Amino acid sequence: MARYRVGIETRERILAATRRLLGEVGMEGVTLKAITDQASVGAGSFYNLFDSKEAAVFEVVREALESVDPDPAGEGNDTLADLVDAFVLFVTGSTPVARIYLQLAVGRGLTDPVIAARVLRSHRRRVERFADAWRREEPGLDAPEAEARAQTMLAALTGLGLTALLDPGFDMRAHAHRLLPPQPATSVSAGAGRRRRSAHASQ
Amino acid sequence: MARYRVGIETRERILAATRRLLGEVGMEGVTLKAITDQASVGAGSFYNLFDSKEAAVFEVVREALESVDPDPAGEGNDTLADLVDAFVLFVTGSTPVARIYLQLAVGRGLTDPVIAARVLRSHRRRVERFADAWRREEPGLDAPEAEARAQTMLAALTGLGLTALLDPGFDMRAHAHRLLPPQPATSVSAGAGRRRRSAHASQ
DNA sequence: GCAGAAATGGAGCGGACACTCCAATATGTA
DNA sequence: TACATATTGGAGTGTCCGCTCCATTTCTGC
Repeated sequence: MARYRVGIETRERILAATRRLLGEVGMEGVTLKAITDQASVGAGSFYNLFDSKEAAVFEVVREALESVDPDPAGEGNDTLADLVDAFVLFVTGSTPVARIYLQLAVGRGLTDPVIAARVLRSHRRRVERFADAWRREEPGLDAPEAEARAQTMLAALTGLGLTALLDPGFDMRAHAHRLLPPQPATSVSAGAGRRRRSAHASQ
Repeated sequence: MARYRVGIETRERILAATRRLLGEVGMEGVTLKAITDQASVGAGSFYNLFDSKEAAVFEVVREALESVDPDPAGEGNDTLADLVDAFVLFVTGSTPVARIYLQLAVGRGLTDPVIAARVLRSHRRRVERFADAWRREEPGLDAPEAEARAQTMLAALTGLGLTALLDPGFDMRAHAHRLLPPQPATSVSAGAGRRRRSAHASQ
């Protein structure tokens, strides 16, 4: 399916419409009519390109999930601050995607075991990522302690993200930075010149 | 409506059925047929007692929300540990209610501004409650710092609660207790004799 | 025990929804 | 250009859902 150029373009339009609607109306509010209207497409065209409405939603959600997952090819050199900033950016920057992700994780994860398992898997990967960063930051930490700290930190970030999504005025960045371990006094004076190690941390 | 004893009992049965279904199938999965079947009641009886399906759902959700709200009549003497324990108990003890609350807050709060406002209001009340406890614990704290700590702590609890709901094997209590400030060395040896100040903290 | 009101079950209505079908048209290939 | 095949729109289909209607039964105060 979708062999010609026009078909591929239509597919993209449909996915964009679905993505947009998911962010606006939420998981269960997306109707086929809304999608096809938004994408300026007939129902027939839709079903020429997708097996079902669910298939389109699933595709969008898959992409959203992928964009939150820790980069599998990452070299593991991100600092804690990088990871925290990436998380904050994910919530405050790409808000509709964040909404979709949270709606999926909570709205469906709480009732659908398949979704729950999937969400948990990617959550665990992220915990590992944070735990590694902790051990790099404080080499003396033993593994369980690092994981516990990572678990707590990620939980706090999730909670703060939720608040940020509910309350546009909430300063997530400031609160999130409080989670980081206090910096050594030497770097305090760096001021405006301070830079994060990598420009856009994979996360 | 519902003047006779039977009517009141039927009302209770319907609410119980709705509550149960909300926990199992989720917010949008609850159909009228499911409710009336579960409650062994005809559709006519249902509409004799409730204006709409939504009204029943709303009632259940209202009760759920109330049970999370900080006790308005609380004397403000809870310790941080009390509040944390109460939150943990809410999630791990009354799991279906916790599910309903989270589904409401996230599933609908993210798209429905009315719900969002409501959730935020009760959230802010809880933050205040935690901030007060912080200041009681560490009298030197200034107000903004106490609130920031409360905000972070509550966010972490929410995140941990989410994980606990998704992963039944997750030890929420242990992780949650890590959020408390380190205890003075004198009380460490108390061991099994240690008791929380009030048996069931209002929260 | 009687009367009037409340409660009950369930057939059925109207509308929304995901999806099908197909005639008409556009697209790429040789 | 001619052909095969992909794409398109939208009218129509079956299903499900919330809700109404109403004849019948149950309840309770007097």
